[in-house]
Amino acid sequence: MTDATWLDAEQLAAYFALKEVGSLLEHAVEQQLRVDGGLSGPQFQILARLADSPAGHLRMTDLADGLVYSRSGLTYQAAQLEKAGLITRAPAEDDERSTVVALTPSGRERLGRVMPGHIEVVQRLLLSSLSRKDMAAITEILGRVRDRMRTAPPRSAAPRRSAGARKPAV
Amino acid sequence: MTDATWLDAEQLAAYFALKEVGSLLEHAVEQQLRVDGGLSGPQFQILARLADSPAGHLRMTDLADGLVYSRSGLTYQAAQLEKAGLITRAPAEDDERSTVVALTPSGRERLGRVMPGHIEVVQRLLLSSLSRKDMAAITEILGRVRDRMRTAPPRSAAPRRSAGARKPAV
DNA sequence: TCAATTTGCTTCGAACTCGAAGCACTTTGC
DNA sequence: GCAAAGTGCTTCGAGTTCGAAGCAAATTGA
Repeated sequence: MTDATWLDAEQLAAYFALKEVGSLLEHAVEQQLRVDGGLSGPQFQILARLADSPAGHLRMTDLADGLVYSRSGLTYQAAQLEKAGLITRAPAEDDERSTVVALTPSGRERLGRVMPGHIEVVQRLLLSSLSRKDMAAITEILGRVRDRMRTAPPRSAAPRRSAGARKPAV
Repeated sequence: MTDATWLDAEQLAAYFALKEVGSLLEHAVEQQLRVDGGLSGPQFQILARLADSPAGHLRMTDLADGLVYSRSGLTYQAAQLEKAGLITRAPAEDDERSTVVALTPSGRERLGRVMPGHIEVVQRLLLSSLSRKDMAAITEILGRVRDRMRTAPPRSAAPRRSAGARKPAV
């Protein structure tokens, strides 16, 4: 499990299965969000996190954590959402640099409008294929992977530069 | 498993774990490809599929199948790769409409250059956290999901449009 | 045979993404 | 105190993405 020069068939199969399911699911979800509510994936994530937050509002930094994309992208999407009247942005009271983002009633309404379709897609594409046992297995295994990913060193100790170009293909 | 109005905690956990691992892995891989070989994810996929193909060349359509992004995106990336001298494009002999894409020696070299790092990242982030048993479980479960996704009806039998016309969108 | 349709790909414009640079506040160190 | 460093966010420019529209070759069918 520590030889890093090639991947055997079992490893490839697991890697590809994960990658493919992730991509297909993401694609389908984004499609649904756009059609049902005119929201992009990132926009939906922002609204969902706000709706989920106890206080009903978050700072930009809080939003950025846990979101995968860049800070500047977040600024852009927040601007779009504000323009659409789904969120408000205001400077924080305790720290003039911070921006506090809050859901508007309209934003909450929009979220409510897309949620049923969102759930339906996830149900149909993913969950309907999983038994409870499968779900538990996925959660346990991938949860473990996620935790290790989050604490992983950012790849610098491994220069790995050489002419040993092996075979093509993954 | 067929109630589509809400997701319980187990379902959410499985869904989020999958989503998160997929995102983190994709991100890390793209980072590595860019640093080690100046390739974007899509570009790498194109090169890898070409290297993998028996004849060493594919039509645009063949490339598009299995790739997640749009046809126009594929055209764009193929143009980039051609400009960089990593592939060639030529009209097909049997069908003037088709474009046949082939790997150049330079393209093959580039692919060989990024592969070790690619494998290293996948090993470190994903595979090192998985036992053989985990791999088998992932492959079996997600393989099943993937197959059902690919044959799933494209969500039209579920109108799910309450009443209002489609809102203007964000 | 030849219009109508289908197929394979590209072009187009608008939207989205990213990292780097910039700005304005806050904290730190002396 | 107050300069220097740090933090939170935005702006900027370049590159990438998408779907729709367009074009030309191939197929269908009357």
